[in-house]
Amino acid sequence: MKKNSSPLDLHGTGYCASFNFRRTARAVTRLYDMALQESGLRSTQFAILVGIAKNQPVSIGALAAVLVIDSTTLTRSVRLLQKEGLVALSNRATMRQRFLTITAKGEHTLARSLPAWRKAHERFVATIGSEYWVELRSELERLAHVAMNLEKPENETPAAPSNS
Amino acid sequence: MKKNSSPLDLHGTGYCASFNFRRTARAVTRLYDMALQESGLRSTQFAILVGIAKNQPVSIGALAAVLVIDSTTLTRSVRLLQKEGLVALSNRATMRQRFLTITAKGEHTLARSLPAWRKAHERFVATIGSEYWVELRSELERLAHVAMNLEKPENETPAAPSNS
DNA sequence: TATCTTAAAGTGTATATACATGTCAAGTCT
DNA sequence: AGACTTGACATGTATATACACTTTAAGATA
Repeated sequence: MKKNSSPLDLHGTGYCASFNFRRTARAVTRLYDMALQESGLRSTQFAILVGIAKNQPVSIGALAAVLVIDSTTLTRSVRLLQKEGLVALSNRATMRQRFLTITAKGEHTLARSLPAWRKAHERFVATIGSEYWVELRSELERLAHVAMNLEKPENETPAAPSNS
Repeated sequence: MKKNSSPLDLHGTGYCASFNFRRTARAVTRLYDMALQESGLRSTQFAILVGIAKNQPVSIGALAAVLVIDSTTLTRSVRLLQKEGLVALSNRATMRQRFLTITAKGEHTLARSLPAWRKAHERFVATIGSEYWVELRSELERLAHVAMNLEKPENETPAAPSNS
């Protein structure tokens, strides 16, 4: 008869970083989405629109690198904003790049959504503590880059730029 | 002529918690997904499968509450695992509930994927520091619940159960 | 210059996510 | 028991996400 295979050692699985970050992201995103609802923007769209406003003119690829979003994902997300008339996408220019800029309507929408965003954001920050969030946010950014670096197999710890 | 509307005060928008959590979640998820690739599971599926294995038999709703996933999302995610024959879903029982259990195939798949998960996980934890991750993970869990509580308008700070 | 290589963006496909709404029978009430 | 309410799950629809692959013309090369 078949041996009772060992009962699955799930020890430590609750510490899965992917799960833990995603779970918190889901909950927090809902919070911001609720606040942004009336403005017609979702958190992600808000973030992209802000990213464009801050970096324009910016190519798809450059923005994808800044936001740490796959460029194919960004292409489609941008298309939605474009359909809504919130951003403009130039024709291909040097290096095949297409540059994003925010439109007047996009600025208006962003301006209109900012108070709601601020309200939700301040409520969240007030709840968890302002200094705490400043530090944690910085850590989140750092960890995003840590994860990105780990994604590349070439583990050549890019330490000191070899001055030998 | 139209006044040059004030140039959009984007101060602080880089501190958006939704964006920051999502960005890190994207990067970390890619890391784990790469490792799990050969097992045929995605991080999310891995997490759900583990959740079922640990809590079975468990209803859709109960699992959704544990994982902090919308139950309609979970319904569809479970369907994929079901199609793959990794989990079983009972017929409606008391309280209209349907109970999830992991199948033998599901256990095998999970067992097969665990080494890859552990390897990626240990690499990540080793990079950022073990104690650090224990603490941060705990914070992420706490913050998920903080966000959930803020989602409900009923701000009755559920403090001390009023012994007045 | 004609061709080749390549990099930036786009497509096909699949999963992840959630809101609004639908379904339907268990439980409840009279 | 028969009608009513409700709660657990499912569906319709839309966006978010990314991998594998394609397209295309800029920039490089012979």
